[in-house]
Amino acid sequence: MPTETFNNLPKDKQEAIIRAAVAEFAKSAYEQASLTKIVAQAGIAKGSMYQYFENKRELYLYILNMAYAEKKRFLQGVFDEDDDFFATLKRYYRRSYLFAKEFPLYHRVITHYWDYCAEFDQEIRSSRELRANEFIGMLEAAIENRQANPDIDKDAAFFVYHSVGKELIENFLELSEDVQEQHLQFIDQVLDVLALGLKKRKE
Amino acid sequence: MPTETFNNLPKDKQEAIIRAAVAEFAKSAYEQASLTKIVAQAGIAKGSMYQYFENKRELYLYILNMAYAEKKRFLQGVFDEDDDFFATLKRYYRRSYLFAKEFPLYHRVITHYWDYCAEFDQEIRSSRELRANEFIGMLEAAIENRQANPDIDKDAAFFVYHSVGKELIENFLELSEDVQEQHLQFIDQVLDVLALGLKKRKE
DNA sequence: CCTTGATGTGACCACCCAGTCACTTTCTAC
DNA sequence: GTAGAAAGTGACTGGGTGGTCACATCAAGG
Repeated sequence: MPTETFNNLPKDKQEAIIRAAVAEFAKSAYEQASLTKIVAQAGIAKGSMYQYFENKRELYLYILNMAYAEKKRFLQGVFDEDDDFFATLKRYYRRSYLFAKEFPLYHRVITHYWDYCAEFDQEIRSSRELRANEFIGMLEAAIENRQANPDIDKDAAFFVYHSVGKELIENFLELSEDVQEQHLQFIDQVLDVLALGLKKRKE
Repeated sequence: MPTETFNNLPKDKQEAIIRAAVAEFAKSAYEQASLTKIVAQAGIAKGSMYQYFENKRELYLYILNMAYAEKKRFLQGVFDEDDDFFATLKRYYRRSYLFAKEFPLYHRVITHYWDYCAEFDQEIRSSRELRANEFIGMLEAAIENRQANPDIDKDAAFFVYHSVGKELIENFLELSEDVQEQHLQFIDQVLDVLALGLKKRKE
């Protein structure tokens, strides 16, 4: 969505703009983020920004897509090994955590996006639906393989994993080195709760 | 936190102010909510508001406490019947849903509060900890009664119920009559997922 | 009737914001 | 070397915000 003018910019200038925008959209959600601060940080005039992007919204979407592209790359291959359904889930959540650790700014841009925001209600809903279908597909396969409980409501199951995943990743943002292993273990334990359930199992 | 002056106000004026403030804080989170709009809606001068409340923050906390007090009253007795742990949880979540339906504005004030907001980080953390201790206490009792799985990590279990509960209630805001039963059933199904787990059970 | 203290008021302050545009600078091609 | 196009600029517009304060109004007591 940026203009040709932006694409023709020298790399370092482009990067300065992107860096400033990422920092601001990581610090504040779309509505609270300040274009004025971004241009100040990037060291360009406000008018210039409007030659690179149509408006604040377009700049935001550009940055958001960058963040998502990076995350997608980072999560590549998580679903490839077709071992246990539950092992795959663990891999997915652990890897998401590591993404948050490696790209904390991109991570915050993404979580801010998910925090309900009227401006993007439509888009959020439809991308949620996409993820739901993916999850339910995997779950159905797991039921066929007799790994997963066939009596469970699939939409409810997605809902649970979705909300826990959201909160899980959102909750580990200090990201200091020494607690990383602790965090990963907590993720495992949370996923165990989801897999095994709270109710005592017979046998 | 309101001043004596506010308490001495005629009831209808007090109520008009409260109504306007509740509406605004239900529509927008603290930072986005506009005091200017509140006083306009309430039909008073801005200066008057500052004779009733020290500032926006105090007004907000007053309204927030009202909402919480109402919710507390509404949830009274949910934990009294000491039947099944899982039955109690269902009662709790179902009743929370009904509160959201009966007092949608108070409900939205509360959910906006939980949406992370730098201004109240401290308070949110400590009230979360309180709820965690309550939950874990109940869970320990359930383990003693041999209702709950003793192998599960208790903090992880709270984390799961907390995040799912948050998302659950936040998600049903259209609140049209004909889907209420459907919503309550979905809540039950979600709680079944949490109780039984996704993994196939033996036997 | 007048004084006095409590209450009510809205123009105003300082600050923020997204977006615009007349103008300047830089680059390119002839 | 210069004309014309492309790119860069920042003061400005119109809008918003929370909070203040000199003044107006009102109520009650002497």
